Amino acid sequence: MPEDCKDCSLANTCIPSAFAEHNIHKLDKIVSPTKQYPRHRNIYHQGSNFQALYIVKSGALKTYITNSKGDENITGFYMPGDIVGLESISKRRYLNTAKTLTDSRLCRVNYQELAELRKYTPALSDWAINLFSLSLASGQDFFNCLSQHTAVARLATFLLTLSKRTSRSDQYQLDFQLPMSRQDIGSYLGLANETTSRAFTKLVDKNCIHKMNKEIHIVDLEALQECSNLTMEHSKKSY
Amino acid sequence: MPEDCKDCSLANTCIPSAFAEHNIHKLDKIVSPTKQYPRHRNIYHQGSNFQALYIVKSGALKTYITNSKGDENITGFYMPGDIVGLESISKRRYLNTAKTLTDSRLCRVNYQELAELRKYTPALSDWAINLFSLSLASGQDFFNCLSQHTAVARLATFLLTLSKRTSRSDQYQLDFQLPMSRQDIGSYLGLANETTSRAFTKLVDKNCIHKMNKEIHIVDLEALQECSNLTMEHSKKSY
DNA sequence: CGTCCTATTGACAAATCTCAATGTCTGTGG
DNA sequence: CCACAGACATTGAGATTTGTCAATAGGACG
Repeated sequence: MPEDCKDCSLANTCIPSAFAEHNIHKLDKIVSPTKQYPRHRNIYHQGSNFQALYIVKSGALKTYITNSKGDENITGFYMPGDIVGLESISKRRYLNTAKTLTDSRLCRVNYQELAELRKYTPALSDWAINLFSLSLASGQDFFNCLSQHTAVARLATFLLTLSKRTSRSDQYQLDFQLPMSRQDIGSYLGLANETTSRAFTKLVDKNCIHKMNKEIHIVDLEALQECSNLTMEHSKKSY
Repeated sequence: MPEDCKDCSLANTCIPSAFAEHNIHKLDKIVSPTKQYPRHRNIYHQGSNFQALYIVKSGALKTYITNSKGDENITGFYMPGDIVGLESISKRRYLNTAKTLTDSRLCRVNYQELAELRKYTPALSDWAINLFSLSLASGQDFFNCLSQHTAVARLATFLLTLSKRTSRSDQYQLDFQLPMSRQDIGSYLGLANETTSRAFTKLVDKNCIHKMNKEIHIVDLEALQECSNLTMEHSKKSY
């Protein structure tokens, strides 16, 4: 049962937000019906021709690069509302491999047709440019975290970021699931997975969080932010 | 002596490349004449209202965030042809501080007017979206480097990236200047500056590079890439 | 030529990685 | 429903790398 973009729960932030009501139907022509994927399923593969962007409707994805030694190197995690594949547009080739972490539903957007649609819908370009700028900004935030702090600080920042992204707002969601393994988190943060585990233990000992398996509960948000040490000043200001 | 955009040496990759010849003059109206700045001069400050993008005509810039402890945290380096400020578009506020590293010449592009111009020049939006995608891609490359462990690997990746950017092509330029201090490199790579120094020494000992002060010469490109360990597979493929 | 700032090098402390052992969860098949 | 195997997570101990503090060396600039 395909769902029209105008009725989508993500419509207020996703592509439909760039369209006037009476024009949204144009969008349905280029978006494939939301499709269900089982977990650990490849969506696209590094090096193959770039054809479409994917939007996470539910579930979660990771992207990774396989280096010469065969290690997976995580480049990103994607939650509902996130758009996957943006960095591959300019090279016309997927720069990484995308894989579901859990059972997920994805919308597929043909990029060529989206670009075509932009010609007749200037607001769509505005929307895209804003989206890109946001992606760069959050990338920098995180980059900044990686380039500075200890394992605990990195993990704290990671959890805070995830907390916000889970809520799909500027609020922190105090309870959320980690869809990815310790290994994945470690790869993303540049830590051995043992170090990641120990960092979790420290955050629990400090009473910043509780955790039961993949379920995280933030007990003391302030303390967690303290650990994170990330300059989120511009974020604070704008919220 | 202001120079028209159509005569600019960067015209083939910069904004003018999005315009038909007879339309380029529209661009001159929104680009302030190239201006000379001395080194260590602030261009814009973290938190102030976002009004313009800057394009590096010559010289080099760094951007950084000052965290709660007062440390400078480098978020990026910008070389000729690079556009500074993209991550600040969506929040309408500069997310970091930009400062010249050396004497530099910069073009200032009023963003509001640029956005206006996009409405009547769809190719300009296409150009912008490609640019953003490229920025995300190089961001990911580097992010990936940071999540690698050793200091030598990080520095090697940094030098390779800089080498390519200096040439403003997909070739590696074997001789180039480092416009920034060891401290800046260290901050960018998440290393103490002493560690950065030692990493330089190791690269010299391994006969990957020669260096005389800020002047770098790549002696053995393959060996340097070996040290870098960065998967540049998609880069290799497309060149 | 001398001063200031930056870069390099050394020694020790602290953090992280690696290897190994143990514990825990998940899904499968009896 | 339970038992079990395989994957994942946690913890420990020693090796390695990096950070920190301090001293020295080298360039840039007046």
